Amino acid sequence: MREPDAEPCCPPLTERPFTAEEAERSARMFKALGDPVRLRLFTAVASHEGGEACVCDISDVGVSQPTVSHHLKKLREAGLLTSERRGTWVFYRVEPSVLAAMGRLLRAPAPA
Amino acid sequence: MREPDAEPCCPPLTERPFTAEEAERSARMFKALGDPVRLRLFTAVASHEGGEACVCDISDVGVSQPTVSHHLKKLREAGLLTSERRGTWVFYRVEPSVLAAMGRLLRAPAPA
DNA sequence: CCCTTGGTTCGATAACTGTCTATGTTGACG
DNA sequence: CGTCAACATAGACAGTTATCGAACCAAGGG
Repeated sequence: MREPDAEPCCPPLTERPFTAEEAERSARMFKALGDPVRLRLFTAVASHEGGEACVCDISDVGVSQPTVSHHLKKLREAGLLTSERRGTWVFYRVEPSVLAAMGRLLRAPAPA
Repeated sequence: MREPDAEPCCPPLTERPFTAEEAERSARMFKALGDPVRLRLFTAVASHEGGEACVCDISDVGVSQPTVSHHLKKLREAGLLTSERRGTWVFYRVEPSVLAAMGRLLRAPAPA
């Protein structure tokens, strides 16, 4: 009843070869995290108190402020973060289903 | 006693903001998997019988042979795959420590 | 109102990346 | 040797991306 994007997406990486479509979908997530600046922003949001952070809390990653905004947009477009304006500030939080999906992707096979 | 690269690398994504160096290292892995073709190649190797596959087993991903070779090289350089020549064929297998490292990265926090 | 502060959007640019064709290289087999 | 099959490397090119400064938009105070 939610968004159609809430599906499990893909089996574990080690289960079987991905189809083109599965690969396309999963690659988007990996690609979004495949940049050092974005990874720092993501971990900053994910580990911030209350599960959310305003941009001003996490902007200290060594690039200009427009660049921070650009990367946050990419993370939003990849479905990893959501944003909400509250008064003067904009708060970002991790999309909850995402970590579950990634965990599923990396679930190890039978350990022997 | 093994390679110095066998370190845990990084804490879970949700534990604390990554340092620049941690982000750099982890992003390399994510970036390598952030391409649909590479993801198909990786899953094909990871799921192949015996834990390894010759290039000829996995080359059917819709791009030319040199392109396959190029992507396999990227996966090797990222430390995700290793290769070994045996006679005419070259076999690729998943670097075992990698899945463990990725699993650690995505370990969920306390679920409440 | 105007100004300040927090963020986003725009436009430009340099760097990187995925893809191809063409060419090498390596090993097996007559 | 010569040839063939399996992969890799080299070089070229188009498309994408990370970055910046400048301009813009939104919300609160004076």
